[in-house]
Amino acid sequence: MKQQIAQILSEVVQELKQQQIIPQDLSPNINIENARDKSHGDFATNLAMMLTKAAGMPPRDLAQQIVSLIGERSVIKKVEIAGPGFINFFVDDSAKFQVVAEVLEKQDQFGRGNVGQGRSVLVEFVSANPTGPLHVGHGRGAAYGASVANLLDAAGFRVSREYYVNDAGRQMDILATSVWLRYLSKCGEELVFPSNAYQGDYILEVADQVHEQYADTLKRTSLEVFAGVTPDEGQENGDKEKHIDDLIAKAKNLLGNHYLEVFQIAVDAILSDIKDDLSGFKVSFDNWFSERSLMDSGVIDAAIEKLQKADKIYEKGGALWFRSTDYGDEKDRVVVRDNGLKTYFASDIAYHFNKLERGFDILIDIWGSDHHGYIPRVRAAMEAMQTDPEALKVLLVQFAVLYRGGEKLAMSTRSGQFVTLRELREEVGADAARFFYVQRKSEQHMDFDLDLAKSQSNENPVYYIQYAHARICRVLEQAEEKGYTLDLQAGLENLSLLVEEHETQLAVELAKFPEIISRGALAYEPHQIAYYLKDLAHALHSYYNASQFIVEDDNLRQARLTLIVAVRQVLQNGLTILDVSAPQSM
RNA sequence: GCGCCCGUAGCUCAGCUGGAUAGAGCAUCCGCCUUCUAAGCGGAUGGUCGCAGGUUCGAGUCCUGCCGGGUGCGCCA
Repeated sequence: MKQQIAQILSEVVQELKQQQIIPQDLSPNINIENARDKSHGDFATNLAMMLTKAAGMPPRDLAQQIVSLIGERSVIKKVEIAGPGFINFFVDDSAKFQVVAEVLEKQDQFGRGNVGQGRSVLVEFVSANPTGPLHVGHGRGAAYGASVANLLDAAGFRVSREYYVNDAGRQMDILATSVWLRYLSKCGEELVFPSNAYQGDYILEVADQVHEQYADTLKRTSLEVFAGVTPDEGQENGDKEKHIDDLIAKAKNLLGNHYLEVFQIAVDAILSDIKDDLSGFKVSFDNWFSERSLMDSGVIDAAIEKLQKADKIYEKGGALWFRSTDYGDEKDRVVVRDNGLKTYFASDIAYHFNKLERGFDILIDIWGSDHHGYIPRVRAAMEAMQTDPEALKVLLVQFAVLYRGGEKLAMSTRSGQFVTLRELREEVGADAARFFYVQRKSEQHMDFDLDLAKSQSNENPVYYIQYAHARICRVLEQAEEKGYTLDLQAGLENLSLLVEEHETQLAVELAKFPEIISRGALAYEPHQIAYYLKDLAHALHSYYNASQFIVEDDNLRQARLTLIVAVRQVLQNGLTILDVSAPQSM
C-alpha cells in the first residue's frame, strides 16, 4: 500500500520536473509515514514541504499542485492537504484488507523481504572466554545477536552465526591451573588457593572430572608446587599476578604432557556447558571458531606478514607494532611482544582477515560496550589489509546492570560471584528472558531487576503477546467444537463484511510487518519487532473484547476467523524472529 | 584529562532517521467476566524531552557549550 503511494509520488515528482516547477537534477527522498492520528488519514507525506524551497512557492500551494497531479487513483479514497503542507492519503478499506490474503498465501514467509539482496553476513556474537559459565551479561549479547541474525535472515541476507572461542592465552592457563590446584586439594593436598585463580564452584566440578579420569596420578605435593613461587597478594612481597604466573609455569613443568590434557579437559567441560546453556536459550551457531586453530594454521603469521609487506609494522623496543595511527587510532598497537608472544590483538587481526577470506560481504561483531576502544584498531587493521573498513560493523551491547532487592549487584567472573544465564533461564524461562533482553535498544543502559523478572514474570510483556496467539488458537478450536468448519476461501471472499474499527486496525497492523522487518534489520534493532508485536497483540485483544468471532452468520464468521488466522500467522512469524515460542494454549 | 554511549511521565522504556496535540507498560484511581481463556479490555491522572544557546517554515531528533551517569584509554585477555 505504502509502496503504491510511493510509486504515485515518484510519478508526480517526474511530472513536476517536466513542468519545470522543480529542477531536473533534484531527486528528493520520498518520505511516507503512517499517520498517527486517524483524522490524518492512513498515510502522509511531507513532500510539498521538502520541495518548497526548490519550487520557490509556499508549501501549501505546492501541495495543491501535487494533489491535482495525483488526481483520481483506484486505491485512494481521498487526498487532503493539512497543517503546514502535509498531504494526507485516505485509503479504501477494501484495499486495506488485501494484506490478509497475502499473509495466508505466504504464511511463514510473510514479512520476509529482500533489502539484504542476498549479501552474505557473518554475525559473531557471545564469544565469551571459556573460563566459566555464561552470566546474565552474556545473556544480553546472546539474545541480541541471535535476534539480529534472525532479523537479517528475514530481510534477505545470507547469515552465518559464529562464536569465537578464546581457547588460547593466559586466561586459559589460569583456568587449567585453577582446575589442577582444586584437583590437588581433592587428592588431599593442603594448599592456599590463589586469589587470582578462578574461584567458582564449577572449577571443583571440572577438578572432579580430572580426578575420575586420572585418579591420583597427577598429584604433586604442595611443597613441590609452591616451592620458589612468588607469594600471593597480602603476603610479604606478594604479587597476585606473578603468583599465578609462577604457578602456571609450575603446572606446565610438573605435569609435562599431562598439562595439556588437563587444559583440554577444562576447556571441553566449560565449552560444552556453554553450548548446552546457549541451546537452552535457543541460541545456535553455525560455527565455533577456535582461536588456537588460527595459531596452528599460521593465519596469524600470514596476517602479520601481510601487514609487514604493506609497511604497516615496525619494530620498537623488541616488539612489533602496528601503525594503527595511520588510520585514526589514538596510538600504535603491539602485535608481537618483546618476549615473542603474539598479543590478543594479533589474533584479532588474523581472525578478521580470515573472516574476509571466507568471502563474507559484511562482518558484524557484537561486543560488550566496554570493548568499544577496540573498534578503531580493528577497523585500522581491516583498512591496512586493503579491505573496505565499512564492511565491518561493530554493534555494542551495554551490559545489563543487575538489581536484586533494590541493590545493585557487583559481578566478577574471577570471584565467582555472578548470576548465571542458566540460573536466569531456569527461574524466568527462556522465552521471557529472551524477550526481556531484546525489548531494549542494545546500546541503551539496561536495568535488569531480577526480582521483577523472577517473581513477577506474569507481568512480562512476552506473555501478553503469547496470550494473543493462544487466544486465537483457542477460538479456532471452539469454532471447530461447535461444528463450524473454517473455510479460509470463504473468509477471504467476505472480508468486505469487516467494517468494525478494530478489524481495519488489525489489517493495518498486519500490513506494517514487512516494513518493520526491513527497517529493523537495516538498523540492527530487534526491539522494533518486540514493540510491533506488542502493538499487534494489543489490537487483537481489543478486537477480542469488542466483538464476538464465533457468530451465527456464516459469512461474517468466516471473515472474522480468517482475519485472526492471519493475525496468528504474523504473531508467530514475529515471535520466531525473537526465538520465542508461540503456545497453542496458556 | 581525552574518546565513545546514555539522560523522555513516580519507575522501566519507545519515539518510524527533521514533521501535525511527545507515546506504551508498570504503579495510582474509576469501570467491564450467566457471552470464544480477565495473563484481557475501556477510561482517568501523570511531561520546562538533563540545562543553556544555535541551525529553519518546523527540533525529543542536527550543531556547540555545560551538568549528571556509564565505559574505555596496558608489550592483559
